[in-house]
Amino acid sequence: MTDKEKATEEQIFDAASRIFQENGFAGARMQQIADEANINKSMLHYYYRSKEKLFRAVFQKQLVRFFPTIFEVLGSELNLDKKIPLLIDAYYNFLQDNPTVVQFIIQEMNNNPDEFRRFMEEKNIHPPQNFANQIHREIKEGHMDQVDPRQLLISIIGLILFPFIAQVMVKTVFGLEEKDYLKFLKDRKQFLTEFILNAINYKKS
Amino acid sequence: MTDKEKATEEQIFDAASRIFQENGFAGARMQQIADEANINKSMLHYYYRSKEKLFRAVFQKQLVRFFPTIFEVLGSELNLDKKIPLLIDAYYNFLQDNPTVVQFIIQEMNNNPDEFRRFMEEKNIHPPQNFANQIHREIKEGHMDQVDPRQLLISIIGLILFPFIAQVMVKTVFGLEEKDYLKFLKDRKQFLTEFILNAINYKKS
DNA sequence: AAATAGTTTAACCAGATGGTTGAAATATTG
DNA sequence: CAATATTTCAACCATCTGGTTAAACTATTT
Repeated sequence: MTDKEKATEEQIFDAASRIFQENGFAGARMQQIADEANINKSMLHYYYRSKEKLFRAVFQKQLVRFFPTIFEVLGSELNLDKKIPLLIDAYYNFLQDNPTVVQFIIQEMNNNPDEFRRFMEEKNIHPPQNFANQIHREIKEGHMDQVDPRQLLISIIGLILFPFIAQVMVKTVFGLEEKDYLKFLKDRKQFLTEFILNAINYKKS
Repeated sequence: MTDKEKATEEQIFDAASRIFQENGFAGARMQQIADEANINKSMLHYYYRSKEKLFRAVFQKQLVRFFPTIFEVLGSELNLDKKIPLLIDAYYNFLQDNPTVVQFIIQEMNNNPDEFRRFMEEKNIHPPQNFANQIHREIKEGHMDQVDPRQLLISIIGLILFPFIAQVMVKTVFGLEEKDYLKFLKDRKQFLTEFILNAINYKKS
């Protein structure tokens, strides 16, 4: 009964994803995960030998969902005025469905810098050199001001991610209910493209 | 012996700050804090009745150091082209001395949204309405494009904080050693003002 | 200097936590 | 369908964790 098997293992994995994301590694309890998955605690150890291994499985899966996407779009051949809205769109769609995943990744990335490093090496995920080249090309072609591609990259990603990372701050400081916050995010999609392209003085070719 | 008393209590508080910032609430151990402070574990309970109360003391102190500063500068009467470099400067100075504090605040803010809300109410810290007014004024005066002040605010803060929040990501993706990372931060101070003022098409008055 | 109050410590405790075990239930195979 | 392998479970265990206690030590007051 491979179906049932998969079901159980998946159930555990999904439950673990939720619990780890909510509480981080240290805050999560194995019993809590078992309850969430509606199974006995020893099943966790049967399928994933330890808390750490279960956590790693979850963490890696999220990393895989998170980084390749960003770098794929970033490395594409589109000009910036096309690429940026695409990137924003891709990320907002993903993040609105997984609003806690950024916090989780960043938190655990900082707690396990070495594992993150290993992950990036193993999966052969490189900083998109294409992106830097493209920026230099577009600068030469007179589309935009001279900027350090790394500074630009971090700025773009920061602008996209920050409202998700600081969700509680945004809501609290502006006094937003959930639906107001969602509206804020939706508005931001429009806002960001213009903001970024202006910032580098981008001229359409 | 009030000096010694204060010394012990302070020692505990400082040790707790370090340990909580490194490990978060759930990841921190009372014994670890006691060791870090070079005192017996029961002293922790003598001065601060429980882990939670000790944590709250630390968390609140960091919130007090963090938010009023930002809002003070934001609420000042300077025009944006003066205010933004000032804000960046104030924050970079603070953050470079306390590089883990942002992660800590954001993480625990998300874990205890209610406590954060209570804090903002108790300390009477409001979203700087001045800031919104100022933006609207400067728009009317033709200094800059039409933008939503809230989007702008979140963008500015995000641009400043993100490299600290995602420290490990920045270092790993760009392959930076500590000193390269510090250089990156230093460069960013210069980069950001121009980036932001361009983004809103700011014209000096 | 005796009495009082405040500070520090070692030893201890109950409950929680990650993890184990061995047997029962279920599915797979010959 | 009997033998074998896999899956599930309740009960259990060693360790760790936050927290307590009672006694020793130190400082302050009278």
